[in-house]
Amino acid sequence: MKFVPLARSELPVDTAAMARFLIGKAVVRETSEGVLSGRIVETEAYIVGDAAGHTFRGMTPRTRSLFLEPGHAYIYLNYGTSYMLNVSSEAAGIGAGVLIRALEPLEGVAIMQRNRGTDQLRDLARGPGRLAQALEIGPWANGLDLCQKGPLWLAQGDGEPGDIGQGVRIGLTRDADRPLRFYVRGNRFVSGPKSLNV
DNA sequence: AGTGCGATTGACT
DNA sequence: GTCAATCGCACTA
Repeated sequence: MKFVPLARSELPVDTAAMARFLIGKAVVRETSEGVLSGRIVETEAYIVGDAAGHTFRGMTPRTRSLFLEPGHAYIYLNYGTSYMLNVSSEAAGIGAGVLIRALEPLEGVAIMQRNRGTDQLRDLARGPGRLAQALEIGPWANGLDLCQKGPLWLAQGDGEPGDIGQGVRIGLTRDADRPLRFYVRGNRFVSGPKSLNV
């Protein structure tokens, strides 16, 4: 499959707009064993001033990559068990980002199945932790420029993203009512309860 | 230096 | 449907 990297200049400045923009784009992971890729079908925006965001109380050692120019990776471990892939947004010096929550697998399915320990296509990258495990994404990718070909990067999607739904974000205790989650309507690789995916 | 908790997942009733 | 696992980090003292 032929992928073209996203140009930083085409990324929307606004975080919520970026989250919507990324739907239908592709994540490309180049490993020594081959290329793994998937189509982004679900994202969440963590905007400026968001009590649920990791930058709410300013920059810390962990969150410094969220303050980079748009299009850089922010990776962190959640619940001690799952790594999360985020894309920094907003201008350099402003901390905000977009969580990539689910992919529709495109290439490298066999390797993803091995990484995930299951043959179920639907379970490979449905959910942020699963996605990271399937693509072998860890702390090594923190701060990486995703607008440039390399071990991990973002690419143009092929064709229209489809009908995009918008609703509340999943799993939050603070600022839980903001409609900052975006997903492809009717796509079976979207995570979350059915009631939220209408 | 100690402590509580979270943008989840998978196993189990 | 419920629930425990697991650990780096931010906050308190």
